[in-house]
Amino acid sequence: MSDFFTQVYEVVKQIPAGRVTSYGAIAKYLGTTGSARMVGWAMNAAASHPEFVPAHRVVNRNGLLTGKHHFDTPNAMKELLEAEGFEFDGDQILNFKERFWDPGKELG
DNA sequence: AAGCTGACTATGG
DNA sequence: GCCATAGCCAGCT
Repeated sequence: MSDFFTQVYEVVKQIPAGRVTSYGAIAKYLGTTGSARMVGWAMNAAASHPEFVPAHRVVNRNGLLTGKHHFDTPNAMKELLEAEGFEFDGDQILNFKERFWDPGKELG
């Protein structure tokens, strides 16, 4: 397991409930700007991570639940977010801009 | 071993 | 504002 995955998990675990961030934001925070795909891949690997990683709080830059199909059920991601107070238009998070949590800004 | 794939994003037409 | 292209790079076939 590379440090990259671990770092991604550490950041994701810092995301407060009711907030979301994007793959790109995490990638940028870790200094791997442009490798947003790797963050997504890390989320895929997060399923086998011993600790809980709120992967549902990580969406694409548009606030769209592109990763929903990687959860147990296609609806799991949306339900988890709705439980945290999010509202949706289909798979699109409403008020995404207000809900956005930037690790580079929040963590320094 | 070589090529394809993908939970992304930025850019240009 | 939508579609096509191009970087990105680790894992899988």
